[in-house]
Amino acid sequence: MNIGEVSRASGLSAKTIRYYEDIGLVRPARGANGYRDFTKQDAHKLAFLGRSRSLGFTIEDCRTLMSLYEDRDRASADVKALASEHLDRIAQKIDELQALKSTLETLVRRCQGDDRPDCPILDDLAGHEALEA
Amino acid sequence: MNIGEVSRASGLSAKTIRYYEDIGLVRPARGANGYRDFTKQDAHKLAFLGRSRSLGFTIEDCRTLMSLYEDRDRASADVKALASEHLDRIAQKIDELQALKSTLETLVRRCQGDDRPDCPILDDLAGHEALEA
DNA sequence: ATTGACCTTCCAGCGGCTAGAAGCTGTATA
DNA sequence: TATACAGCTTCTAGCCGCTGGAAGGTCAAT
Repeated sequence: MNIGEVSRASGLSAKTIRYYEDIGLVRPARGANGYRDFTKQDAHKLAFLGRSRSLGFTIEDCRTLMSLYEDRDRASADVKALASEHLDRIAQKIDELQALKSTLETLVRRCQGDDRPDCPILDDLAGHEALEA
Repeated sequence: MNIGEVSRASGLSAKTIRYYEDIGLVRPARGANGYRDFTKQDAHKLAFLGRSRSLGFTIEDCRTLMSLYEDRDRASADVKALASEHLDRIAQKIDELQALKSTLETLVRRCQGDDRPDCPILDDLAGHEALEA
């Protein structure tokens, strides 16, 4: 299986797959012509990585998840802990963004948005804070 | 005003302030000893930048906001448009993260998290999807 | 004279790719 | 057989917004 095929199969770009080889996430064999030759296991691994990344796990998380996945004797608690930590980080990020959002909403709401220069948004950024309701 | 003082005043690290000079966001004068010499305007500018960044605006957004701030004839509509676009991006990011969050919550909930190897999280990542309720 | 805090510049690295150059290989068609 | 063109290879460099560290100059106090 060439890189193009496994790229289509996994949804990852060829560039990304080469990068994953570079950092040791996958180790495809090589054909006589120097081309990478991926097995079905490789393709499966890459799909696993793609799904893990799309859930927002870092590459290092993915490395751990992969090794847990390949360890027949793993404890599911390890996986759950990793996923829970990740979940906490996401929840925290959401909170931060929501705080940002409401600040910005207030600012945007208070700005006339016309052709005159008065602008509460800039006033706030400049530190002339007057930010209630 | 040396960089340390303006750093304390603005809440930005000295490294960050030097970086901002590098990319042309601020242009402090220099003393005879080669030290940067910041005016109050510079300090104010840096505080403006710090607040803009803390609201999640990109450096390029900040550059635009700064120039709008310094333009006495600006239209507040320009500022509002920039802030609104930024708001939309944040809202979209929140939506994405919330989707992630609920997927992860489902997975984590379904995982026993004990010392046995059965793990719905890994099953899902591996593509054995069975993700309802 | 020496300490120690502060300042300078420069180079490298973070994460996770992505873009592009330069060149080889494989296949289909004229 | 020539040629076109897709697809593969490696390599370097860039994205964002800093941050860390090295090597060294400066300043104030002891």
